[in-house]
Amino acid sequence: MISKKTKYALKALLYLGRKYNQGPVLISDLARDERIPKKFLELILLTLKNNGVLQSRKGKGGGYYLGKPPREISVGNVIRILDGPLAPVPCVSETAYAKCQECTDEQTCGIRPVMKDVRDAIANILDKTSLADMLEREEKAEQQERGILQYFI
Amino acid sequence: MISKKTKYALKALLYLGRKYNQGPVLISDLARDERIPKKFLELILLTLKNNGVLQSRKGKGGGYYLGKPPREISVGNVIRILDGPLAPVPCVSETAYAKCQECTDEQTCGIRPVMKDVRDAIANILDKTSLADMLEREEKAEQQERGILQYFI
DNA sequence: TATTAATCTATTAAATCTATAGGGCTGTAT
DNA sequence: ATACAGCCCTATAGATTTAATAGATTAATA
Repeated sequence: MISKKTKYALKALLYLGRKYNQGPVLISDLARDERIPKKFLELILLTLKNNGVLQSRKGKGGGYYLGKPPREISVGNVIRILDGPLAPVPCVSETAYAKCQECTDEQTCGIRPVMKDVRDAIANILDKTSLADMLEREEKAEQQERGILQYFI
Repeated sequence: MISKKTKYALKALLYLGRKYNQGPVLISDLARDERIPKKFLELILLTLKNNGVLQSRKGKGGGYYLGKPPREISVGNVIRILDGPLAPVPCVSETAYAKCQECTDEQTCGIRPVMKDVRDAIANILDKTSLADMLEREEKAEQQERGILQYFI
């Protein structure tokens, strides 16, 4: 399960993605509109900024905005920044390998190759899906909803 | 990341799988050989038994053993029993659906379809991989290690 | 320089995970 | 009958993670 923190981050990024190239967005506005605890959101946005996903400006007219185009922000990257490695066990992580403490012999472990497959499958999806992809899907779904609504009127 | 509990469970099952059709195994032996805290292991085995994965016999000559052939025990089932649903968000779980609390509109959520893909990819692997598969992989890896050893002698 | 809004440091509250300890009960084999 | 070994319950507790809050500081702008 992904954490609330990461879900908040993704929602915030979608929000900022919708306002891409429209200037900085206030933390307060974002927190209000997406119903995210403001102080908690502060930490999240800061972390994203420190990892190059967001940029910010202080003072009047300041706020947060995407550090790069939505197409270049991958979901995998965001999750890794906030929740850590995607791999179900540390010994198969590509970005943050570590030995499993319970493991005696990594070479002959039967669990490892399965988890490796899982990691690859997850990474394959999340690293290839961008913020832009999610925004497109949202838009399509909204159009469909409006279409259905029209149909009933 | 999967929990220590689940890793212990998988290790225990591999152990019992190696002794399949050789009679019950004592908790104490399993705990010693696989270096799992005994009381903790007790809880794990009991849970697996209550979910039909294991069977047990009391008294002298008793112990735990697989409740069905290794081929019929899937990794996915074991993980679900001990760690809960495989899905990264509750709203895409097939076995334990629940609404995401932060979510306002499931229909237009851009995060959901991505997570649905991830869930399906994970489930596809874990539900199709059995204890037997893991045992085979272990055996092959061990044979290979022995082969390399031979080569050096 | 006053205001604005992000940044930084610290702390708290709650939940979950991991593990340990003890003991009475139940069923099984000898 | 007796010893054995799992069953089941309660309780405890440390560690870690998650979620959230509070207050002081820094930087930018008008």
